[in-house]
Amino acid sequence: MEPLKKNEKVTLSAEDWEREALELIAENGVQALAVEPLARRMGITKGSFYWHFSGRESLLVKALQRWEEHDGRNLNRALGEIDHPRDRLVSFFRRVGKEKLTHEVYSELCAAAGHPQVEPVLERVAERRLEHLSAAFEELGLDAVKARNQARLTYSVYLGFLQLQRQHQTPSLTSEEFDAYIEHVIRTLIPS
Amino acid sequence: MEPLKKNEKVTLSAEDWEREALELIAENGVQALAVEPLARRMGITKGSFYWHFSGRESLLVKALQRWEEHDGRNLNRALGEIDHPRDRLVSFFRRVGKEKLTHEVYSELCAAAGHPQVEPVLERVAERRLEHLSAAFEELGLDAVKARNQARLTYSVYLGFLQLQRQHQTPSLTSEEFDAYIEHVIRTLIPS
DNA sequence: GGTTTTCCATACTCTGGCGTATGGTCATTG
DNA sequence: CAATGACCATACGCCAGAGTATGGAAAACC
Repeated sequence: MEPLKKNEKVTLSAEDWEREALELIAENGVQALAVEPLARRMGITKGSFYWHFSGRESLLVKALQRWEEHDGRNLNRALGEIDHPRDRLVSFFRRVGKEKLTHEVYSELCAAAGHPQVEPVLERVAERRLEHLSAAFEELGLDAVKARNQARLTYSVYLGFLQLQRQHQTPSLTSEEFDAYIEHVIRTLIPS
Repeated sequence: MEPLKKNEKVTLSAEDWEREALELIAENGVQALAVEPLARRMGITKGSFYWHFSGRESLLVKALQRWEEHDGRNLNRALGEIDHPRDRLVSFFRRVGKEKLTHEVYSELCAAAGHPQVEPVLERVAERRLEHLSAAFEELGLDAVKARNQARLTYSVYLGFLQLQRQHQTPSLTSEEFDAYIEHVIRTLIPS
């Protein structure tokens, strides 16, 4: 018996709605997350939605929670496996070309920073990442203040790159130009 | 005779609508630009709006045009007055604390990069600024490829800082921490 | 002085979306 | 077998906004 396709599933769960919500956010942004278009995309009516969720806002909150937990686990696993701080910093940049959905959601969340449910998530995620970066720079010998500044500078480069990507003004992630740029960034920001 | 206050003006011009549109975008983002709320803000009805503009989109286009021309003039004036390329690069960062409305509009335009009318404007503005930065780095002795990479890196730092500002995760523009960070950025990115 | 133009107000239709009330179907439980 | 629960569809009311049609007031023009 063939496995059920999405629109052939007997019933949907709250998790199905949350995952689809994240895909919609990745594609069209937070403001595009609306009950009726999401239901149409799921091939079902909003009656089902309102059975699982009290409203649009509670779906958004749960979807953001799911994304944040996934991102946190990935960060810990990806960087936790690397001993040398320099290698951790280098791999931070190399992650841009991986985990496409995570970055696309993050990019759209950045664009919606003024949204009351989105801002605290962005704050926690950025703070966690800045702490990771700051710790790595301190392990490389920078004092706490310089490490913090270098972490903010490094994270700004990452955010700026996401923004230029949204403006379609970055080289393709698989191109030599992109590789050259990443090498340039690494040489400029990470002490050898 | 006292000068007329805004809401006491005899009649409004298209320029009045365009300026108010930019202020609304700076405060609440591109998606908040809507005819009826803007009319209420102007203390008038949308009947006047539709006399001056064919629709919301034509207002947005005109407002973006006004902003882009203003930004281009400012960039040329501010950087055009400075001979030494290093000073031009330094002043690029110091501009962040000035021209509040220009930066606030730009920040919100960045957030709306997916919007069909906004994206080409962002592309032109970023390209113009990248060329300014690239030229300055070449004057400082970098070859064309390195200068371009360093320009992109430098501009990413600026965009990243705007994003962290929107997330309320930057120090105040008047604080010593901000000054220290700017000094750190200058030391790291601009050859002495 | 009458006509035209400029500017704006009012009332209306339409749309997309939020959320609720109600009822139907099928699976589960006792 | 009947009752209950899970899940969903349908119909409805409401809201905010886009845009249009129409008319009024005042200034400008001949």
